[in-house]
Amino acid sequence: MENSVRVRFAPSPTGYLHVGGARTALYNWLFARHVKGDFILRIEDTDKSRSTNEAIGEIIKSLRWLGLSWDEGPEVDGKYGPYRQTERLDLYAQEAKRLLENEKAYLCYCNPEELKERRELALKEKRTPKYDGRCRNLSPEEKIAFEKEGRKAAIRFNCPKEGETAVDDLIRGRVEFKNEALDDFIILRADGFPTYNFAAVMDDHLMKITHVIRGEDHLPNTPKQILIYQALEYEVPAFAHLPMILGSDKKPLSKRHGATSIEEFRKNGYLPEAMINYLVLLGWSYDEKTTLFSVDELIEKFSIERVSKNPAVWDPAKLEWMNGHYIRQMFVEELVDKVLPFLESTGLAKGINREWLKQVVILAQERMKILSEIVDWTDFFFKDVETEEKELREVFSTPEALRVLGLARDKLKELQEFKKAEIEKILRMLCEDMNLKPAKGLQPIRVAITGRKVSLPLFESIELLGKEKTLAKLDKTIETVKQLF
RNA sequence: GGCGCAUUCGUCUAGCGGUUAGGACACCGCCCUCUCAAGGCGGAGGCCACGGGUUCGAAUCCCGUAUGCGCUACCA
Repeated sequence: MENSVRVRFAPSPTGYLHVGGARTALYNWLFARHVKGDFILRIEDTDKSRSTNEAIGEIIKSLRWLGLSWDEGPEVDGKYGPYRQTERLDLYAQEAKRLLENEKAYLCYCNPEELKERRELALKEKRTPKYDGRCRNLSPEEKIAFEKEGRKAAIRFNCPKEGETAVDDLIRGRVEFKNEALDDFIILRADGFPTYNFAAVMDDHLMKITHVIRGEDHLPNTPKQILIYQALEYEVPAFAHLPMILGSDKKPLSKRHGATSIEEFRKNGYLPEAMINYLVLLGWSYDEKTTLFSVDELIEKFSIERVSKNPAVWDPAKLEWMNGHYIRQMFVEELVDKVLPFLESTGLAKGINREWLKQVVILAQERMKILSEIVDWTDFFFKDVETEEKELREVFSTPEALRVLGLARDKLKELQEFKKAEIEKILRMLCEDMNLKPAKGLQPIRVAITGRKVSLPLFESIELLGKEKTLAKLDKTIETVKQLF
């Protein structure tokens, strides 16, 4: 298809994929899938000092985990590659040269230190810091003199000094910028590496990108880029600038606000479905009431027109709730698979029986918000959980409590059918005999079995634990409590 | 400092000239119940940032102000 939509996600590989980047990728991906266009992944690694191969690997891993597949890019290829900017250096140099010849750009021999000095001076004198254009009209002699000094030239874009440049943003509408406020910014560094505004324009053009969907932080860059498009006589794509994601203090989201990378969320037991669903709602809505969407529904329903203009505050609680929702919705077999690595990583659940585990997972499923919580819910099956002394004293503050344990031990020992129904029957009867409400009478048993006041359903847990371990735990707790009082 | 963007319950948001300003998370209460969840029902929570206009009528349109954020790099 010749005129079909092509969008891209273009991260710079300086670290893990953050939730903000993930959302940008998601919106691009949904937009592309919705119209059956192409989604391209491009690596913007022109900052040598900050880019790493590890980061590229991490970003790819996170995108794959989220299920955001790309049609062209690293590990996929396509006919507009390479998809890594450091492998496209000659392309940038070639077009920069063309701009030079057309006098749309010029060589600048000022070095970074000098520029920094002048900028700081301007700031100190309350002037607008801006390149003074001193290299704009250098004579050949002056250039030779600079070269003799050993100076390397960068290439600056010769910005129009009057008129204005308008961005027709799909989300924000028309935004106008006065050209006089623009700087003659550098497009090619002295070392031959392009800068962002130049490389992005060239690649978007060469890769036939039709819609540039990116963070709002790029909105002020857009007039500069449009000017480059025009200077190079490229067709200008459509733009859409997404609102920022902030922390609860309205500051840019950072470590202080908790987990921010997709990888962290994966490790902590979040599901990709939940991440996608939560992320999509951070700046987009379908109607006045729907909050839960499957990926297929999103592909069907997503539209740029309904993206919000406002920055959004990251809310971990809502993500957790949503993750719990998707856990509850899962088939048990699948949940067992997902939960197994978390149990194995504790080293407690070696050689675990899958059918048995399935029964346990059924009990835990509606109680888990994140996968890693499986460990706290089920650890008592694998070891004796030490109960805090304070809690022991509280639960066993009356003599009946200890008597309940003794009786429960005796009754359970005699039980032939160690099944939930039988267990429940005799324990309830026990409570009744002692004139205790079940809520009260079962609590000491719960603590003895699970080590906690809050646990999975007791009778099922006892059955799954088995007679031997159950009796052992009861005995142990009886001893502990006796010593305590 | 200059330029730009934004401003509806604590949070995410619906709303696109006339609504009792709707939903979700979180919070509170009740029901269910062996604890905790889940689920069901209900509640509290918004003078729609502020001030001016326009209009019979403004959360919705316009202009200011304030606040927040972004850009202002040989970062992206």
